[in-house]
Amino acid sequence: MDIEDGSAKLIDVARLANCSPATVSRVLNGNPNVNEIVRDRVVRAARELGYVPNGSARALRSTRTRLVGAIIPTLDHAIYATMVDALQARLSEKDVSLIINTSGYDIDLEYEQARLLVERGVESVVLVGSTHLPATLAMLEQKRIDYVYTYTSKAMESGAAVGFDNEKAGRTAARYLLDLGHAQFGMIAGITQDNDRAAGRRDGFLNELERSGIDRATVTVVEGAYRLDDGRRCMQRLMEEGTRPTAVFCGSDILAAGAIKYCHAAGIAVPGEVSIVGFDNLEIAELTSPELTTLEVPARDMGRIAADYILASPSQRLHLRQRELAIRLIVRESTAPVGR
Amino acid sequence: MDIEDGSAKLIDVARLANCSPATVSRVLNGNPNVNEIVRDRVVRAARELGYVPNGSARALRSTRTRLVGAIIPTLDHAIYATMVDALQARLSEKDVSLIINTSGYDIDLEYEQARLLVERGVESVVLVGSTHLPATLAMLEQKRIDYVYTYTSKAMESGAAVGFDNEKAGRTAARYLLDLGHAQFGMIAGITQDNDRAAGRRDGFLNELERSGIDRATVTVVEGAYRLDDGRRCMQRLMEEGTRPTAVFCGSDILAAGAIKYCHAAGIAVPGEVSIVGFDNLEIAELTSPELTTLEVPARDMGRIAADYILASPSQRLHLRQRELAIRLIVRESTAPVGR
DNA sequence: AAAAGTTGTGAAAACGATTTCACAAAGAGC
DNA sequence: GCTCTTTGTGAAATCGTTTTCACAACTTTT
Repeated sequence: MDIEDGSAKLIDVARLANCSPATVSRVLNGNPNVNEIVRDRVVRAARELGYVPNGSARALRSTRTRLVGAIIPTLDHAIYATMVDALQARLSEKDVSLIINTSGYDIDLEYEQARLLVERGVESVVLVGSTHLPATLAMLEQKRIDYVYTYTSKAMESGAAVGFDNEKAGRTAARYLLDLGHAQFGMIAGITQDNDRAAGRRDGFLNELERSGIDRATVTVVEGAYRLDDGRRCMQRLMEEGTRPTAVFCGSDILAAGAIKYCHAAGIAVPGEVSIVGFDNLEIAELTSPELTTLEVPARDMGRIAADYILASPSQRLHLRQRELAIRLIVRESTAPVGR
Repeated sequence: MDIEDGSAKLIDVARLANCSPATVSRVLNGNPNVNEIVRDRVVRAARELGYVPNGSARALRSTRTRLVGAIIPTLDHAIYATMVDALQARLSEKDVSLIINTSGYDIDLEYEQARLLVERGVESVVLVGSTHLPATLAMLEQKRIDYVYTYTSKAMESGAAVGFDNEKAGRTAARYLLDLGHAQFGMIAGITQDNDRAAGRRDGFLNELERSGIDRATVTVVEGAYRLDDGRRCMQRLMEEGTRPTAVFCGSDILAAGAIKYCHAAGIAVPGEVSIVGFDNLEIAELTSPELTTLEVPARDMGRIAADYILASPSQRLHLRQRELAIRLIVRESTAPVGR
């Protein structure tokens, strides 16, 4: 019976299988140079004892933890939760475990969490965006832990990146609205402090408008947290202050959904009086009325591809260091030609 | 400078601080019996070398990993992502790291993941629901790893539970709809196989109806995965087969949102012709038109309280072993008295 | 002033695996 | 039949901490 008191150790398996600990280790690690008969005895003994290796001992001796860390802003936003879901799923296929930490968009907290991850011996770290404390990256580099940026495709000296170009995405939104004939714009951006993605989208949007002769000063930009009521509040400000925009680009579907709700409550027709474009293409984009036109962020792909990079051998990695994924515009019902 | 090649080890700190490794260890672990002057030298030396302890070695010797595992069905559903977010936030306040695994509602896969977690040396495991392979629980018990059930409050011999009574929640939905005068019911349940929560809600709903004289045979129950289009599809079946229900209870807000979308497309008035009740009170419940009446699941509280249990000392735990949280009915616009 | 605690410290063992090295036995090449 | 690999195995060292034990130097009690 395996009602052992202290859990069985490798040496117990060795004893039962009548061989040395070294041999047991070899069997457990798939070393081919073990006689089949012995191998079988070991496997049987391990099963009988309900043996589970001690990961700490293994990690200590072999210097391989098969542990990966991820530091994301929050899991409360589907765009990150989905990425992590895909990341974890892929990693666990190869028996790599994922430690996850949320920073709440705070890069100082992120540093502390990175430190803890280093202490735990993670072999790679997945980060979101490219805004980080220099100390964070320095620490990772000093400990030879490689890291992957996600949600950004910005080039960098070290580390890998799998994501998309936020600036280009912002330009795409602008281009689309310009092509619909709009000339009066507003934007509800995410909080841009310490957030390169939110800032990139805003800048891309404004740059493209400017390139088409729209005076930057005429486009009001307000910032809100990624919450429904912030979207509502921000939309109210946009519609009540100065000249009303006929097209509004939101840095997130959540903000856009809030904006639509505000319009609904205030009796402003969408897209009749104002067109609204979101960002992310979350499930909620299909639930608003009208359904939301938005830019699709490949969250699941990012997670999977980041995992592939992490699992790749050093030589394979060279090809994978930078991966820009496409952003697709999903046209639904919340946008229309101006003054239709 | 700390451009050390191999990372500094505890013994290097000891050398630099001119003391023994034992003393360094004492300082690092806050042992009070260390002279202040020496303590200071150690702290300074550690900082200078950029010393980060080796968690594996520490764990191996001390038999404490400060690691917790969670196995949840998916992160792609806000109800779980939010719980994990709260769980992680609370754990990390105490420098406890969380390894997360998704099982995709597959209890065999869950077993494999539990095994890996045991190997990693997690000190506690957070599970969802009460349906698990006996082998999974046996393994955890044998290794003296305590576990916490979430999303359920069912009593069990061992382990703790923080959650709510799904059966009672189902009865609450039934009661509410009965009180509105409805007499013809339908239900869109989640997949009930290996899912005690989905089954519990369904059973509670049916039991309460029966108690009020509704023949079980007259209420059609269809099952769908927690996806918008399954909600749509299920609602269609409900409305096209046999006698139409005037009230439908959905096992999840996602299913309910899909159901509402179907009605919208099919020209069925909600709540005019059919009342719809959801479950979870996700953010999307405010986005449907009409807004969704639903039962609020305290996802965030569950995560936080589960963490509190895990962080509690064995003596404190006794009081915390079973915690039933309240389920609130949130009345919005998708329900109305029958034949209003 | 002797006995009985405190404090502060270091030497060495221990945690449970993997890895290196050595070596025997068996098969291959001449 | 004799060397040269190849194959299979075990003894012992090792990974980087924490912990136990011993002990010296002071305090406090009696």
